[in-house]
Amino acid sequence: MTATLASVLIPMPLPEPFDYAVPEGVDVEPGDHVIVPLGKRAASGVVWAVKPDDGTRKLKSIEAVRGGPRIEKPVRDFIDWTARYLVEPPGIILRTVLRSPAALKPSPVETVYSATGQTIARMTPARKAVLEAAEQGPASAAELAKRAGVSSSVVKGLAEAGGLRAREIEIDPPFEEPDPNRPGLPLTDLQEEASRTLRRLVAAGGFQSALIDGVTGSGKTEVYFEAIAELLRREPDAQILVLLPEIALTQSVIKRFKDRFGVEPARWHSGLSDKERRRSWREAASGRARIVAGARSSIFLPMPKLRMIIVDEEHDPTYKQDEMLTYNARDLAVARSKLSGAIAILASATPSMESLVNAEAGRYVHVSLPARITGSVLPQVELLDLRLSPPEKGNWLSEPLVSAVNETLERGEQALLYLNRRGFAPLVLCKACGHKMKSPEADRWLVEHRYTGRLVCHTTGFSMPKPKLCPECKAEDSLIGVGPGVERVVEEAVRRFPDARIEVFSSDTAQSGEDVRSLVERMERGEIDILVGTQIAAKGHNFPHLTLVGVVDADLGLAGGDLRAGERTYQTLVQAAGRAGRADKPGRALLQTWNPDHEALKALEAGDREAFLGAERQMRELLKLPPFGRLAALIVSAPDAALVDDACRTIAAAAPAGDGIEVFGPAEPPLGVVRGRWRRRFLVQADKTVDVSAYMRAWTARFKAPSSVRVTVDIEPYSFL
DNA sequence: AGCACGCCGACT
DNA sequence: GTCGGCGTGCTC
Repeated sequence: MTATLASVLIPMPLPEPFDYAVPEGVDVEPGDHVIVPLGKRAASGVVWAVKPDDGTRKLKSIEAVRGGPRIEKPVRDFIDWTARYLVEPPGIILRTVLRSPAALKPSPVETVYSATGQTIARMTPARKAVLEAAEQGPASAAELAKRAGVSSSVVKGLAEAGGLRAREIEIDPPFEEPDPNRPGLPLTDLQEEASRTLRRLVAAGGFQSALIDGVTGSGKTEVYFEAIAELLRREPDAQILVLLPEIALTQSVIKRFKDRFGVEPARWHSGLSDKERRRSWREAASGRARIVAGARSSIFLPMPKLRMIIVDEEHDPTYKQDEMLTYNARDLAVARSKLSGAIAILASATPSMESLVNAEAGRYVHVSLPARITGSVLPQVELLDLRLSPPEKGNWLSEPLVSAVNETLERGEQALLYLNRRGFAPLVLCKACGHKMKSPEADRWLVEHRYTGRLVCHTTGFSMPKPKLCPECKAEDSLIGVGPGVERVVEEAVRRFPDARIEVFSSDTAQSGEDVRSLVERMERGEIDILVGTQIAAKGHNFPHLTLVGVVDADLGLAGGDLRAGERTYQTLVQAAGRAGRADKPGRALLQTWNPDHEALKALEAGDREAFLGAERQMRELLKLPPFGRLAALIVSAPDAALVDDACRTIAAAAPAGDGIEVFGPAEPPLGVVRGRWRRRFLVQADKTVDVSAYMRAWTARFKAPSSVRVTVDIEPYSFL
């Protein structure tokens, strides 16, 4: 009898799986959930490997094997790969995979009663009523009693007398099976051609990546629905993961799934209740849920039969998570597809440079969808030169924009005023002495928020009531807000369009995912005439009555140091403009600008994506930026400035030399102080062929920071200046 | 992540 | 004289 040991990965920041003896008579396989002793306590973990025990080390034994869906090989491989890629201990990745309250406990049950049809010796009116109520279907004792208008003791008594049968059912029922053969919406020739390409990929089987590059409204969703349908026809127990930006997980998107497949998909996002979360996780992990639609964190759901991952709006910056664990769900999706032998489909109207270059190089199958469906054309984009028609003093909407909004309202259609700036005014200064109100802990202006009457630092979160006196010259009531934020645009809109129903969207007014979803749904139902908003504009919603988009300040973001700013501005404006005129109504997008000669704006007006991309590409190539080079950041933070600077000296000295690798920094990042912690950032810029994760692992292994100093690695950071 | 060990301040 | 602060290190 050869003894065996099991390597067990524990969902904690330990450097590697720990080895345990497998007790005789116990049978474990990789992927099983086990309880193991760890120090003085017991910990739950997952068997990572089983191998012969040569007995050279005295090992503790596995305490118990517990239930729960086995973590299959492709998922374990994904955890290992992700840990190496993100430079994190594998246990941290396992922890995010397992994160669901009560994920591993058996599903709770409920007792329901149904009629047996037996004749009951003592039939009373109350018992008769209960039996009649039971004809409507099995229900809990409380529910039956309520239907019959009696107390639940009657139900219990009747069950004992043999008139009702008790049965335990799982409270978390499986999701219904989607039907791939329901007719979808009729496809245009272009959609048909695109979906044929994807169906061929499905038929070929195995890992493949594709980029659906289609203008807003071109019907990308219907095209990937056909790919899902084809997969389910060929492989009825395959699982499909659809990643959507959190904000897009609205009822209308879910309804499109329901229309096509007859059932709603399982859902996964931050707004789920504990019960919904438990159900979705279990059904996904057990392999029963066929289609899961989720936000970025759903890339970590341990779906055992995953055959396809779709990343809708793949360019969306919200796929990049920066808290807790730093990752880009889009990049992980492609890696995971490869490890699962699945198909990765990225879709966007404004694909990222990374994806476009991958498509060009033949690594992704490039599926183009140039035209809009339902005959509506792309909105006409016009630049409003503010030098020619400046808004009146104290106003931010120019005359041409105001008349366009009025015309839209007269037709009973909706308008969107887009300004990506929270608050009332981005700067508060003293009109007596010129003093600018600044954040005490960062070199940032304080933003006036009129709804709360406070001045807020958007970087550190510092806030104070708006003072009556200027702190510099003590002049009274001299502090005035300068420049527009959404709150000020709302104020102006209310004044200019007194009869319109106006709503504001920003992260200050819509705090939760639920708030956002409800706002989007009211917009869809036409209960809002003018939406004044920040981000919501640039996401893939289908607002059929929205025909005018006014971009209050198209110059925002063109300036500034972020090297991705150009791309992001272009994407945002294309997406915002693309909101206008779906369905059968033509749309208009008006962009207010002081720089109508700027390249990105000219490209937008001309509808010339190639011109914009060409310039952007050249810049990235020249500077060896992604995807023509690789980036990584090392972020060091500590509770005080001296401590960070001290640690940075040690860390800088530990940086290994490497061919094709340059290390810059430490520099103070844009968010220099966050929640009382001082931050510094190193930037690593490497040739495309360099394994930056390996470099970062080597670097972080070469120094030991004190416990008060936190060091995190960000692979392919999004903002890095 | 937990949990223990360990070495310096204010207390029944 | 002890109780307890949380910095450091370890867990197969």
